[in-house]
Amino acid sequence: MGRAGLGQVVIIEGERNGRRRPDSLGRLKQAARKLFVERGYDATRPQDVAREAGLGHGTFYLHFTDKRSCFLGFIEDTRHELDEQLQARLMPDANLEQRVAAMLGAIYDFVDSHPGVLRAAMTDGRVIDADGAEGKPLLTLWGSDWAETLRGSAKDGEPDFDVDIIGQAIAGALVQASRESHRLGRSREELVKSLTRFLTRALRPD
Amino acid sequence: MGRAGLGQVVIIEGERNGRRRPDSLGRLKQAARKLFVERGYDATRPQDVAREAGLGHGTFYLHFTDKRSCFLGFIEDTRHELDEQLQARLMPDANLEQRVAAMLGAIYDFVDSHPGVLRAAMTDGRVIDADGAEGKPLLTLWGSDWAETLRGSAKDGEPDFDVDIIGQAIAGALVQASRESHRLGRSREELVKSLTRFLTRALRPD
Amino acid sequence: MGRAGLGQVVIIEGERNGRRRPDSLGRLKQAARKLFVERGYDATRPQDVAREAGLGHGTFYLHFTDKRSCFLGFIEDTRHELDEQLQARLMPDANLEQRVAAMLGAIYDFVDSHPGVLRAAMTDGRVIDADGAEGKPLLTLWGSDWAETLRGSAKDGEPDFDVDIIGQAIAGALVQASRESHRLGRSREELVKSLTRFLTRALRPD
Amino acid sequence: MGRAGLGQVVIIEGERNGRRRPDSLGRLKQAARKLFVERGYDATRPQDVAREAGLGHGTFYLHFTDKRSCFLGFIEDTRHELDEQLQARLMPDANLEQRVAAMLGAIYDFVDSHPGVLRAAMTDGRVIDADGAEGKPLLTLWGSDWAETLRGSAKDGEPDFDVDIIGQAIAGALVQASRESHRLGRSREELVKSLTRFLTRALRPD
DNA sequence: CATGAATGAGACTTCATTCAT
DNA sequence: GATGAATGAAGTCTCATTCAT
Repeated sequence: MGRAGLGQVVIIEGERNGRRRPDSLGRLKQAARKLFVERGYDATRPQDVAREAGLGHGTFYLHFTDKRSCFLGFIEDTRHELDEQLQARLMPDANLEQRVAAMLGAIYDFVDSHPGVLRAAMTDGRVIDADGAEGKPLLTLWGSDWAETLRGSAKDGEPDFDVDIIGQAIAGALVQASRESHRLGRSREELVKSLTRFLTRALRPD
Repeated sequence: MGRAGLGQVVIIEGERNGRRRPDSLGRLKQAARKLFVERGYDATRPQDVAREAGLGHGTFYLHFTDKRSCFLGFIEDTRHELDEQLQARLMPDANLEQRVAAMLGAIYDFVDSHPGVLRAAMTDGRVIDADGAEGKPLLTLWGSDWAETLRGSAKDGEPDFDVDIIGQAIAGALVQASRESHRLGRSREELVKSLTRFLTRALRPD
Repeated sequence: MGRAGLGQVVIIEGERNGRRRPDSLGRLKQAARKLFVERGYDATRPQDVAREAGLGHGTFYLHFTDKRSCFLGFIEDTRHELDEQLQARLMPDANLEQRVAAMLGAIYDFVDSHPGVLRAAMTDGRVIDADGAEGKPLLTLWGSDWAETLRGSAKDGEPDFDVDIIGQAIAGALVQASRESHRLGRSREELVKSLTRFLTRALRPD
Repeated sequence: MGRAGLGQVVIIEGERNGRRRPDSLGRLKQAARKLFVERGYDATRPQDVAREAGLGHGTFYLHFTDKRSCFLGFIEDTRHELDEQLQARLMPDANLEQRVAAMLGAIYDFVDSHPGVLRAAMTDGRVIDADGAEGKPLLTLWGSDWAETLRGSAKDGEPDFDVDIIGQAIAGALVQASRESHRLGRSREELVKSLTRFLTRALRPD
């Protein structure tokens, strides 16, 4: 295979001469996720990420300027991934009950299939940021989303609570309940049922 | 020994600038708390703690065997402190509404007076532990407490949700709402009012 | 890859001033030997070894897991080296006199060309070891060798002394005499002549 | 015993008020010897010596200017002690055989009653000396003594070996044999008998 | 693109010594 | 004299990053 004639150079795309692994960046990202989740930011060395990806130490710096930027990328990717799952399940004109169920399902599935990723991704960015960059933590963003949802669904009468505060409360409730339901050995169905009842009752007008 | 004759001068000064600073351990603990809160575990060096306490590097190791043990002590202290505030506000036969208000007040005050401490103390111990020590995170413990409360107050009819799950949900809601209410610029009163309404409605029987 | 066309310039320089010094391990070992000999174990810092080798601090730990392992390696290397010299000079069926002369020559040459190495390599391993590793000191091993030699050459009549004890005595005598003969300004010939006479007389039957 | 009447103050010499231990210096020296022998120079901290002596850390510096001076004192004391034992056993007009037996007995007894001290005291002073101070190692001094003895006993005919070299050889032989005879499980008698035979034969004229 | 030997700032920790009591 | 809390220089080792190949 690939026996080139004398003097002739044949480059086979994507296989090359055996060196070049395909998709180094992808392999690095996957490795980084695994290690950040298992060990946390500080205990993960770029060298470990590269080795986990089956690449040389130096290759890491071909794809990331920094260990920090690698971590920030991991956070961002996780956000997108979770958000996609959320949006996919959210029918445009769902009612409150459906919304709660959809979000719960999404979070639960995510935590289920990527154990530990959520916690790692919620690591406060401040530790990583030397400068003031980085935005709000993931959880806070979801809280804001919920506040928006509440504002939108409050067509009839004004709610008698602060939607921003309650938005954050809901986000906190969902995530913490989802996290612990694994430890408690509850099934996804039990989680969704209980929380849906709890929240719909809390949110419905008197 | 120590029986001073009349006219003896007792030097109380006790501040000097030389040796024998009073209460080095206390100063170190205070400094450690400050820095762990401001910078997190990894970004805080024992040297910084000592300097912050106005002591030499070596003094740190007169009081802690380790950076790790210093952090673990900080966590434990914070737990005790918050738990005391909680217990102090909790009247034995409070109803649900009063209970919610009490816990919210305690958390809010704590977060208010010790900004950032809560998040730092909630750092997942696994990173620091290495061995199997350390128990559940603070937040989970509170969730269990709430589950117990719910179980106790469900005299009449069985609730139609899983109390363990909802206990965790409530804990998550309270902490996240408390955290963000600062960022949102809400007063303590607004926070307590909104959350109390929200929770009592969610928990009250249909 | 690497097939150079005609006229291609191959840079052999290989010394440069930048990265990739040739044979870092060799340079480090040589530097370590020099410093361990000159200053002893405790007074030699890994950093010094690296600098002496013209390398950065960190490079030391690319080749040794530990300062301790570096020292242990030095000991082992020295043992091998000296043993080789010994074996090389030892004809299989040498008589006692020839044996004495051979060993003396080997030790003397070694001490001559590597001044101080012997003493350093004889440093009692117990200080460095901590665990039960490491065997007997070099000198004791030689003593055992001598005991074996004595046992072998005692064909006719049993010697009237304990060969194990006298084996150790001979080893001690040779090494101490070799060491001091330098300080005394004696030539190699004088040393060998005196000691050979002394030992052959002591060992010959009445 | 010592029941003092009311209001009467009785100072019992050497007992005082319970504080002042008698002979702090002696206790420190004893402790230092123990630890230097067990752990070696570098692994022994002044603090350990003081604690071993049942005294406070600071007391060490009331009696020694330095850790180094403490060690040097230990060496010197050991030399004197061994030398005294040697002189005590050495009858002024002993013949060679008696001389050998006397020295062997002295060394063996010393090594027997103070295991490890000899090796510690033979630690090359260069490690400890920053400056060029310190004299010759103990073993070398003994070698010189033996050279003197040989010179003295060579009344009749000149020996056919270099007395300085052979003096060192004898010292090395005696010490190494004494050391190892413990490890070999030989009794003092066996050691002395074998070595005496060996040496007298080696030294006697043809 | 890929590699990994090399680097050195800097982290954690120890320990000889001082000095107020 | 005696004490031990305090000190900070210094030691061992790690790790993010570079760069010649």
